[in-house]
Amino acid sequence: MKRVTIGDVAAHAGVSTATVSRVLNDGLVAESTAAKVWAAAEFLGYSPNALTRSIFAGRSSTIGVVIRDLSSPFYLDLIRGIDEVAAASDSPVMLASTYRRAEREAAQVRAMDQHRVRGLVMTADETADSHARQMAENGTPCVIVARTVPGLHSVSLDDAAAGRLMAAHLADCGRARVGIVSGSHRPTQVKRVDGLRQGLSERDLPQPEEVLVGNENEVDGAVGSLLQRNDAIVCTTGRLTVAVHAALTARGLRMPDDIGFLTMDDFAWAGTLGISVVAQPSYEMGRRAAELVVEEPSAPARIVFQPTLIARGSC
Amino acid sequence: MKRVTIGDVAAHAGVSTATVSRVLNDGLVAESTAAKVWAAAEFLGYSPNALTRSIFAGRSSTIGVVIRDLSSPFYLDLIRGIDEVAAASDSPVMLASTYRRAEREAAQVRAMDQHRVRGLVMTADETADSHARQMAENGTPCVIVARTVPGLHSVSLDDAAAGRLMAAHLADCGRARVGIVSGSHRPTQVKRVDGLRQGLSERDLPQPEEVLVGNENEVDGAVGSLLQRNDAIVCTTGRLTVAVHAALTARGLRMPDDIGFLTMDDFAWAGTLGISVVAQPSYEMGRRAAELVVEEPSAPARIVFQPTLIARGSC
DNA sequence: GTGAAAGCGCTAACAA
DNA sequence: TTGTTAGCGCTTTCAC
Repeated sequence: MKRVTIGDVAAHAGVSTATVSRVLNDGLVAESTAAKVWAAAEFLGYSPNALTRSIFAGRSSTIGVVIRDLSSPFYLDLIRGIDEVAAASDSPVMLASTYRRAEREAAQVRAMDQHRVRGLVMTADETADSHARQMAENGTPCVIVARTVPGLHSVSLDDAAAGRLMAAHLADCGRARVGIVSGSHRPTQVKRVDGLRQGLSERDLPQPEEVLVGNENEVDGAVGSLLQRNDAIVCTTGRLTVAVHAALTARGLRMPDDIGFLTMDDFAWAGTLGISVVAQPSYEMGRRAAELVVEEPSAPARIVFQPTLIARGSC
Repeated sequence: MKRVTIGDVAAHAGVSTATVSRVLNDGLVAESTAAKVWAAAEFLGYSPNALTRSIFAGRSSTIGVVIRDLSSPFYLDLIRGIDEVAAASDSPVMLASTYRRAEREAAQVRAMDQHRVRGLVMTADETADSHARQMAENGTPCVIVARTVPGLHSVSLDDAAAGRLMAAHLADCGRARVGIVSGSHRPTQVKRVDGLRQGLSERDLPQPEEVLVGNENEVDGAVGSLLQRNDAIVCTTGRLTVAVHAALTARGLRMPDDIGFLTMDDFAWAGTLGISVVAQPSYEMGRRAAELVVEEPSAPARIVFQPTLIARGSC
């Protein structure tokens, strides 16, 4: 299936390929020639090959996005933010989701590099760091979300502040014993829990009890065990909110009367359900990340966003 | 910022570029030569340029996806399905969201064409049809979701069946007067409403009252007006579920006692909230759409999926 | 088994 | 204002 090339257009218009190229790129051409070229292009259904074009630029105009998990509302809003900025600068977005499989992450980052993306926004584990760093050295701006890596830009939340915000709210609600469901031992989670611990001890409240949960199936057991000794359940990752909430309601517990509940990341139904959250400005974070790609600051930028408490009465 | 090319690797390994190319593409090379080449590539940090490579193939390995709305759970699951199949065939996914602005849709489709995507999965209005059809004529498999277009593949829901499923459930629940909140006059919506009408009249129930709603801000007014004469509210688009549900609860109405509620598209919190839905197999639809791109059937395929009723007691 | 050379579709000097 | 001529980084004949 041979496609129409610049050569076909040139032949049809009776000019050289260079002239066609100029017309396409707003070069200096006589109006009459330009008209002929446009007519020929139109007639032949010419569609310029963006791939070939980017060979000359050395890289494509595409912004790469490697996301850990497409099903989480946080990442969704992040992508919306990225997409908004990308669209404004006429950059397509190449998206890859790793679905939390570490082997995939490095491969995805490498694929982005091979596609010579203009820049990369990623949320991935350490596995992919070396690749990303090499990309950065080759002049591809890389932004890592929710973590910091030496030499790369980063956009993240002040996770310790999120933890302290949680502690403050728990204290305000008169909660004494706090049970934490956390999702991993990644830095994000650890800092949130640390902030929470610190906030509680500053208020002379007892230290919380933490249960680390691998996947959603383990949530119910974890919640069951935490409920034995605590009057509030805190979830440090938005990904597990549904499961934790379900574990609570399945036991017939009402919030805030029977149990206090506080979780991370705002979502569409939180208002309806009256669930209090500590929210990340995920859309803004996405915008900022994409802006770093577009603006290419020379020194690695570390952008830290502040969390917000949205109290809805579940605690 | 000059990047390492195949020529650099060749020079470093003391062979020709042709040989390096062969090594990279599993061509026939002596083992000792291959080893030298790999070593040189490794040493120089060589990363093959996927852009240049696809010039020869005539197109890239990327699968393009143009989505109307990234915030809807339906599209999200659809993307997950596409992504899964794409990853299995080593194709990156290029994503563009149009955020419901028609001007963007045609532009996005054109951009996909210019990037010579291997195939395109899209949900867009008629504006983009002519472009997509031209792409299909040029040998790019195009799959349209939730609509049919002559000459293109399509993956859609049996919308009339969804409407009839709703009618059947409403009848089972003893609902007599049905108020419909619909989101647009696109074929999808129209067919659902028609199916619902048909199902109701088959059961000798009065015809429903429909209010078309432009955006979420109009939902509350629409619901208010429908509540005057109806004992069940049906929402024919998942996009408005949150808003309709909020309008109901804001009036202190409990489901199913005070009002029956039934909506489209399953979502994570529906179980918790006890909301009955007519679900689309969105993930499967995404998979199937991507498979059509990968398999490139010669004749336009029309895949129609069947909806499922998930009764949770809200009706 | 390997290299030289032509060419993919396009851009960017340099002349004319 | 336009055409000629090199390339961009890679693949692919076609000889050796």
